[in-house]
Amino acid sequence: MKTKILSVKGARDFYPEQLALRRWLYANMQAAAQQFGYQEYDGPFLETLDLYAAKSGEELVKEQAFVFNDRGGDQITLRPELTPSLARMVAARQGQLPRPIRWWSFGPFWRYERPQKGRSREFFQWNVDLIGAESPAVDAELAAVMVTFFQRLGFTSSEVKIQFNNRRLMDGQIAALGLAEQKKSVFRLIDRRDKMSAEAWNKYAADLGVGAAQLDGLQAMLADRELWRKSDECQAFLDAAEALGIAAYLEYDPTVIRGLDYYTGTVFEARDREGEFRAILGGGRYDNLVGDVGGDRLPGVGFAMGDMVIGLVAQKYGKVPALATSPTQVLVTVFSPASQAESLRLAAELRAAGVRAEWYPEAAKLDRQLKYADATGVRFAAILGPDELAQGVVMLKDLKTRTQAPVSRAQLAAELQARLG
RNA sequence: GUGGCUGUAGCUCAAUGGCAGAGCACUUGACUGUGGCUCAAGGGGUUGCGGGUUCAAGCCCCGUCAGCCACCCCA
Repeated sequence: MKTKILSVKGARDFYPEQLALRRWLYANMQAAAQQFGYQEYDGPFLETLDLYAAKSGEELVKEQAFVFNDRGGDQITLRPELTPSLARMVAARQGQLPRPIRWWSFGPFWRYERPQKGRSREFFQWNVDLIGAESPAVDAELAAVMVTFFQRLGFTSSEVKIQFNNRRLMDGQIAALGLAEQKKSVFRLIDRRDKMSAEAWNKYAADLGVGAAQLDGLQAMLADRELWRKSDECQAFLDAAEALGIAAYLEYDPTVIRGLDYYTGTVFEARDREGEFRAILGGGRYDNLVGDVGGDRLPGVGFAMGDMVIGLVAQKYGKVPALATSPTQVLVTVFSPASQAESLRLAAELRAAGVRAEWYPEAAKLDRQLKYADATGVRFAAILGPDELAQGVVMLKDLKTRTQAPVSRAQLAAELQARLG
């Protein structure tokens, strides 16, 4: 029996069709980020475990990171997220980088999880960050970058939403309930509000040491859709969002808390309005992260969008256009072994004139050659047989309109350019 | 890490414990130089892998691997 080498669990093959989708997402991410003046950068795929140790979520590092010892015995991590690398890079050149820093990136990340819908072990992530400015208006700008991206894909505010909350606001509320000591566990508790039954959630709260009165207060708080009014930052954030023209996409949600430990202020997460898919993106403000990796305190805000969920949502909502996988503009057919050289010459002429030309590498039946062009989505075929050669022309066939006409060989490239627009 | 479902042709899936099939795709022809339709013929399988029960296993049992889905966590 043939041995079949399997791919690594949770790693995806990108056939041209899938790569076309990824590149389409990338092009729109690039366009949205650049429209706001963000510069592209990237960090290393390998980092030391120390970088993540105290900064990200505990589970993210301990349970989900790919960690291995290198030959020198150091603990190396395949990056599970980019923000710590960003903070490290900024801290390393803190004195030289002009601020504010507006940077974006798109690349691969790894997390050791059970693959399922919208989640794999190797995935791509778009990161957009602004470092060196503290105003809530800056948080609104990040939301505007998200909205610009959504709009480029064709999503309206009735199809996707950006939910936001504020960690400082929640800190204050939790402290007022006398729960400041258990802040981390209470955040986790809030995060699970929608995922558990009321009884299970109440029991979970009691196990954390939340008293009956405190639990009532917590529930009232989580039901309060107007809670944001108690936060100057939220007010300023919404005012700026209004000015940026993106308010329709925003929705305040007191249960949005985000899992990562380093968030300090605004947090956001985007979802499809029907709530069918997991979060499209997540992010927030992290004012202490640069300081935590050895720099001076420098405020920052950013978000990350994985490639899988947005791909699923875009397909579900019919936003993905027909994406060409073949770059070929014209297929040059080969009639017989004797005329092959002439077909090669014609293809070379077309390429020299700037036309992307492909030839059929054997003198198969024309039927087969056209079927190939059809299957790969090539629009034009240049048919070169004995009749055409005798008359110094090429039969130019448009597979889309199913029409054909002889074109003089000298004018073929120009004719193609004109028809291709 | 926990739980559920599913593994049969390239793809999507049938088959009461009793001869492994269909549709699509592919090849050839109808059509000697023309792709979307039609018709005909044809090729293609250790039923994921290993063991067990049985006269007989794709089907039942055990194990294992893989995929999908949910939980956990998160993009």
